[in-house]
Amino acid sequence: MATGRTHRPATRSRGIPEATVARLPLYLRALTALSERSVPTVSSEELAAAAGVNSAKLRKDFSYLGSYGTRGVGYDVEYLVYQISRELGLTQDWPVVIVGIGNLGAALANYGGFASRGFRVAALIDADPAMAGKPVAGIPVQHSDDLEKIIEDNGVSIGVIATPAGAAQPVCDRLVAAGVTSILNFAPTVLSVPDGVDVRKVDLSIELQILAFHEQRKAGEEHAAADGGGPAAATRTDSAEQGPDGDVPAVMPA
Amino acid sequence: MATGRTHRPATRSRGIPEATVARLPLYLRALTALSERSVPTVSSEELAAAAGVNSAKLRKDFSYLGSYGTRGVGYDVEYLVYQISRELGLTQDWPVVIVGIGNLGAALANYGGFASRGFRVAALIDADPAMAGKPVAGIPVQHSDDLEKIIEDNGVSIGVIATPAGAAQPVCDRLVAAGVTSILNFAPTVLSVPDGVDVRKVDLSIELQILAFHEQRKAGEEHAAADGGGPAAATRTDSAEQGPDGDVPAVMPA
DNA sequence: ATGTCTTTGTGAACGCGTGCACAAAGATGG
DNA sequence: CCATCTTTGTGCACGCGTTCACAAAGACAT
Repeated sequence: MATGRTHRPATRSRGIPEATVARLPLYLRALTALSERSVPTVSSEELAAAAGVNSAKLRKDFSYLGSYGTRGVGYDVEYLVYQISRELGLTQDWPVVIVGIGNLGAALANYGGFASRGFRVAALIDADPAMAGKPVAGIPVQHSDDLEKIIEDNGVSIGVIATPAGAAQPVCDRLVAAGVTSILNFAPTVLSVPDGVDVRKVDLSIELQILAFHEQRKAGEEHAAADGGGPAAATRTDSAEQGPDGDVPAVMPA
Repeated sequence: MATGRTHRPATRSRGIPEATVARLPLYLRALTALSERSVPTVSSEELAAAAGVNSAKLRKDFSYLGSYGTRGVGYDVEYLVYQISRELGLTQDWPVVIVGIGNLGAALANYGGFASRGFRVAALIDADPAMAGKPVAGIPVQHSDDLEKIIEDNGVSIGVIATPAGAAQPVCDRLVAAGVTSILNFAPTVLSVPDGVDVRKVDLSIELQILAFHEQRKAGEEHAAADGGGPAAATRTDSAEQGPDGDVPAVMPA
């Protein structure tokens, strides 16, 4: 789900379907776990189970990258980790700036998943002068007056917006003007950007509303068909088959 | 966008496509803004622009809810706000618990978008005894020993998991056993749940990796076709057409 | 009451993504 | 060297979602 998903309609990036790209990080995470346990090879069936997807889907996804498997054996874990990392562009360093150091911005700054994947928090930026200089997650917050200079000096191309909704578009405009071409937006607003700039949106409020919809539906069915076992029965299913993808979710005031 | 996306394959909830459900909150937000400006009616074209979607798609989405528009005029803003709210189940109160009060959990607890949409933080739960009793966002943190009792006493059906990856599955199991049937998961793990339980995943790490992929592709094309205007040119596009869906995104250590 | 103009609601075509099912490839054992 | 068994890679069909394009519906003016 998330809100994000479905990038530029009908435009495969280098032949790799968007849906596949969105799953590669999932595979990578599962593979990394296997790698840490020193597992040498893995079958599509096993890896698919670990990632929570269909094995045929996984094989087709990998087929877009090339033929990295060995029939009768499976996939070489280390090799696959490298190939996917390379494909995702994680073998290089990506400096990232976070704009808006409120509760969420601070949480993101402290987020451990950055460094482990080639992402580096180059700077924290906030509009509040009182925040300037104060260290968050070991990094001193800088004032937004210097936004352009910070972007340029650090060669930042990925920006994270964690400001209130009202400030998001102006901040976005400044980021783009300064050279940022990818934006992860946590503010509950639709951002307008020029062609060539990618935006992904994370909106908690939307995710909760989608859950509420299904929750209400369940409650309704319970009354209608007052039989056939309660909701907390049945066999285990993999949750990864559910949450969209994508789509795309968030974490700021609505 | 994002990661989520695509719930229970091929199962329309009451005839409303999942993709439509995922957009309803988007429309609702745009409509709420119009309502606050006392705009009486809005055309599909205008509303679509505000929500960042295609107008035909919006009309088709609304057609699943019923015929709430007036030809030649448009849609009544207030009426539509009510209909969508009702459809999403936002006219009732949804008590929510947040488990794992780290940086992210605290950010979520302080999140303003809850109350405004019928969501109420019923409790904050953490495994650290040192956290117990300490107030976060005005709500005292409770120890996870009491998780089951808290769920039952408050009639909670929606749980938010903001724990480290390792604790997510056990916490999930306990939530489900206690009666929770919808889970918003911020931990970077694939959760296994019984049938009838909905899980949506928000994974920041995945979102960033998807951005990195496109960023790398842009950089590659720049070298290949060293012409045709830089990346920061062209006309403005609406970003909502991009971020998945769906897909589904996150905010915890990988 | 009639005509014009705006905007909805939807039929139909298209494209992407998914999953089945199987042939080809290679490992492994005798 | 051959047979067998495992697992990949993919052709194919199906279904959902998107978009176009237009007829029907209603407002509004005359």
